[in-house]
Amino acid sequence: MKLVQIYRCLCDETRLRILYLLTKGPLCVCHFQDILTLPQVAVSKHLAYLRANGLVTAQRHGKWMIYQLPEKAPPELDLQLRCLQDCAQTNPIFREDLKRLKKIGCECEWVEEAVGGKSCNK
Amino acid sequence: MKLVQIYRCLCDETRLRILYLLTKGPLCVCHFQDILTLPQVAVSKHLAYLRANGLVTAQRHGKWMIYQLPEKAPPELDLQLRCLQDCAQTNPIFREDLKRLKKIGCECEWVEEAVGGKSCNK
DNA sequence: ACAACATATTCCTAATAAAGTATATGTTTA
DNA sequence: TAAACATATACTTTATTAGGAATATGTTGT
Repeated sequence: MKLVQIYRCLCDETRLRILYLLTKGPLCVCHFQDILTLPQVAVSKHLAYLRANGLVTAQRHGKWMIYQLPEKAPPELDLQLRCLQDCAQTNPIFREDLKRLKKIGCECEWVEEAVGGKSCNK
Repeated sequence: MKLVQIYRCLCDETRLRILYLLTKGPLCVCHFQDILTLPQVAVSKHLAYLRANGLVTAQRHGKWMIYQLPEKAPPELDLQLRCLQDCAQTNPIFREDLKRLKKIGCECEWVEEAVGGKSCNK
């Protein structure tokens, strides 16, 4: 069942944090590592899980893999993402993540340049 | 994290079916058994899981345990329940369950009598 | 008090998922 | 081509979950 698949993806805190960050725009694996402060393998595996279930898409840009939410997400997913953004407002974990995301965003125009495949701001 | 807890409950098909049925009104264990055609122990354990996580409440009425959704569900849950009802409309599994629920509902006024603790219509 | 019934819990086993280590793949740059 | 970098995958171990069998608890009716 499609719905169960989505919920399976959502029932892990790390994956929720990843998805929430992606509602703000595309990101590469190394940024997730920095923001979530988790080892590369953990991030990579959760992203693979989300990707395998169609909750995110990925594109290679040079050395970097850029992950993003699907352009036209199915309504069930769309609803969850909006729910996530609501909940994130009052949840310290998500708020901290957002803070770190913004810090990175200020240091470069990663998100804007992502499509052009320029570079990662590490 | 609260949200993860909810999603953990939702990422099992049987529990989704249970929750969907409960959006139509309170039910006792034996009705779940009949509608879902699952063994008593399976139903009972899933209900216990949902209850432990606060997604359902239970009251004893004579021999029967009546499960229902909490009167004032937190907004995160409320949203999911509405999502569930949406998805259920096009999903054959849920539709079959609903059909069986209605069949039972026609044979007695269980739902209405539940609060009064009359009896189960077995 | 006992039998019948409805439900819950315990115990065991099998399946699934999470986390870590090591290694492999693909890309860029020197 | 080799080194450095970013990411993915394989493998192993551990933890969590689901399912079934048996049993326990609580309730009703005799």
